[in-house]
Amino acid sequence: MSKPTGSELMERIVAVAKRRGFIFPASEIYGGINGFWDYGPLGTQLKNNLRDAWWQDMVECPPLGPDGDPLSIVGLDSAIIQNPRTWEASGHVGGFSDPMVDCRETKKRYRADHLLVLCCTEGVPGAPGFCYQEGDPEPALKTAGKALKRKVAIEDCSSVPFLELPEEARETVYAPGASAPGTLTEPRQFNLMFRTFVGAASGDENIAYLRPETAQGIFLNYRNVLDTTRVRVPFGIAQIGKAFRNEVTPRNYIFRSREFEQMEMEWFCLPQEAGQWLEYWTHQRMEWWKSVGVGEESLTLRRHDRDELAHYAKSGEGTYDVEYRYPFTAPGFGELEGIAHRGCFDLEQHQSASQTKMEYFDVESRDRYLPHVIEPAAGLSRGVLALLCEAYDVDESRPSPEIMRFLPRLAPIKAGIFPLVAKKGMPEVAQSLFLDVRRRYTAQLDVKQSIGKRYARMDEAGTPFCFTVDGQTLEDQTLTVRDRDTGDQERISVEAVLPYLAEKLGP
RNA sequence: GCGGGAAUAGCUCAGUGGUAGAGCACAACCUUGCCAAGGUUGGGGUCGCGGGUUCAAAUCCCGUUUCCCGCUCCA
Repeated sequence: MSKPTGSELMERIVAVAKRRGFIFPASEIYGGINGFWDYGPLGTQLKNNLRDAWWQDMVECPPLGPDGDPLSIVGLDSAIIQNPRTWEASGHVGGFSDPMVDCRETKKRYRADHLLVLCCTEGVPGAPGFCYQEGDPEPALKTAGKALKRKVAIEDCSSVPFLELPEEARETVYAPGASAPGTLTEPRQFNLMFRTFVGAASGDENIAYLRPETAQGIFLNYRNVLDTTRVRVPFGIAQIGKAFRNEVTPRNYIFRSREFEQMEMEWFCLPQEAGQWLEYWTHQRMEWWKSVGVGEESLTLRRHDRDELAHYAKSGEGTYDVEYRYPFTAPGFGELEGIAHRGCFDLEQHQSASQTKMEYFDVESRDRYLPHVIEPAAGLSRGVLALLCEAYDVDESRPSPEIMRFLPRLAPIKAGIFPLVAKKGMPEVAQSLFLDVRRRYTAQLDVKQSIGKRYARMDEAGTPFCFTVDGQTLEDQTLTVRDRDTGDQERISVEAVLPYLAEKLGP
């Protein structure tokens, strides 16, 4: 078995992730639900490890700044549901909920509120109508001419907005350029936010939204953080949590799912220094992904083109994406993290919508200003996917060729502990060692079956070290430790196991 | 949302209208003792779901769900 590529590689990774309990389809026993995933025992551990590594390296022990001084970043955990006005101010509600219709025949998509229907035979029930886009009735006149087999002039007809037609009348409407009526789909809203209701009543006034990003929770609490901590510009507020987007087409395993997890940090800084901080954080974030085991050759940095910038980044100096070469994008790359220059868009929006002062007062310079914001926003779920893809390897020289080569720091299980055979007192020694090790490191005790199978199982789980109690252990208190990546074994004393792990994994 | 393909044991699959199968995996026992070992025995399926045709459906027809590929979408 050689290591496959592309969609075959992806299928193998999905298969091993399912088989070993990393990731399952959500509510699988009911046929699943598109765009949602559950994390199994190993997947949860892996995700937690990646999350903890980010928190550790971003909040508890952030990198040093460009001048060598420690940076100041504090943590936050805001609610998933906020006052809906949040999303009006942020720009998530409003311009992005246009009803769209598709034509099944011509495969074209139209904004339903821009479609008009030409009616040439007024008062006749069931008479055909002819659709056209506002300001361009020519296609409708053509279609009408063909269908009615007579010349149709615009003066003889009336037009009504498509959305005002009764539902049953849409069946008799010809789409622009279509040869038969009834090819237009029902108008659909393209708003990506999940709606829900707060309280028992489900009226319009109780509508709320599941957050489509964690960032806004940070802006909402910017004032609170400033007032309760002693942070001074420049500083950061970091948050990890779930976000929800009602994607039109979830695709590519957990890459685009409707419920996902983000690790975001908003870096508040002087407007004139924002450009430098954008470069700084872009560099830092690239280095971080490498530090958790994502190979340099699988990563790339891409600057957004002007016309693909998100609404909040329009005024800034650009957005960078850290991209990973997923098997389904290879040889291209797909987004792993975005580092956006949001300017003061969000603070300004919330300031004017909420009538709350968001200005920062610099006690030294006596200046008042809205800080600019640099936002490194990483996908935790996408990070897990990248780690899975990166770790998956095939070694044909082994009887069990599939290995997950996680960096030890990220590995779900750090140590496998086995008796070589299940007798002669070896299981007892192994169990006592297991009880010792698991107090500090995730460990698994496995007694059953041949030693080769147990090693193989640990290889698939990505466990970096396996400790095996054998006959010699009973005589001189030494055991073998086997390295996942090389298969090599060395003999160390039983007391040396914890120091060995500490050296390999850090405290 | 559109078009194409797929769905049978935990996994990989066979089974084209007539008793639900194989290999691997899993459990127990025996043998073995450092890289998925051998033997014996055993558990496990309303064939994705819902209808229809038929004396009889895993198999044919319709619908539906989920997944994969290509479009579309991804503020």
